[in-house]
Amino acid sequence: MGTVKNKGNVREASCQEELTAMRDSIEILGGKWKLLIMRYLTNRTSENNHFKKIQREINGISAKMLSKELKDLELNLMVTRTIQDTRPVTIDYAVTEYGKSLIPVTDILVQWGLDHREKIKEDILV
Amino acid sequence: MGTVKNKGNVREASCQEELTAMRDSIEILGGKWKLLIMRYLTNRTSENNHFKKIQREINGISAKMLSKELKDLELNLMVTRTIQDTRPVTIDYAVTEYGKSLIPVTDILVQWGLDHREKIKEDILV
DNA sequence: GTAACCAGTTACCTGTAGTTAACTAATAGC
DNA sequence: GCTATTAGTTAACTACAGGTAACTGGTTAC
Repeated sequence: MGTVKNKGNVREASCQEELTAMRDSIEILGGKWKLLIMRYLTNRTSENNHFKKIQREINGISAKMLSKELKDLELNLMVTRTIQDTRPVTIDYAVTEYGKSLIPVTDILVQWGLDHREKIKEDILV
Repeated sequence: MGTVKNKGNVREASCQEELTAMRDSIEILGGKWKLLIMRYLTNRTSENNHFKKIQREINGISAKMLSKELKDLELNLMVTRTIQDTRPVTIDYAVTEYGKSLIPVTDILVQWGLDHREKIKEDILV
């Protein structure tokens, strides 16, 4: 970006780019709920996922937050919102093709969470 | 866990476990700075990383936040803190062996951030 | 003695993420 | 008419993440 300091070398430059990329990710995916919602929806692609069902199964999320997060995710083209012709009306939320790009992300966070819990157990025993 | 509802099947149960694991990850790694710090330190394992240097190179972080986040990371056994015998005294921060378990996590967040930026560009052009 | 470097700490403040609870509006069943 | 379901919205609040700026305490160099 523009002028480069003399002491800047390739590794430093690429490091800054990496950090910038990660800032982007954190900004878009950060917070308590977005990745949980995305994970839930990708685990349920074969089913109809309507609002109340999602709220019931993602423990602790309020209607307000779910509504807000789903809007954000829709704006970022991660999920689609479709009105179902049922009575009472239900709204189906589904992961988009682009939303599936988050599968590796949530995969690794799930795995890290599981591993971390194991690690804590071991630390206590030893 | 304990009692399992009748309608609960294996997929649903494992989904809840996945979500719990991801909640753990988000709780420990969440926020604006922790993963950035970890990424920075893993990219600089061959060098001495003292406080001011980290603050200079992670753009925008305040001394207060850096201090707090480093403490948290140390408590979670992700980084070590060693006093260097220099004048003036410097404190070296380094990623632990366990802290390296975050490399795949930050790798994928860096990659997703880069890809997302590309995707946005394409969307604008089309 | 004063300016500059290091590694923080402290106090004060703000913005926003997130919570709770009440409410709208539509439909269906009893 | 009453209750229950759906999908949210709105208001009022809280708590904490994070920002800003001044300050400590030690060392070196001029």
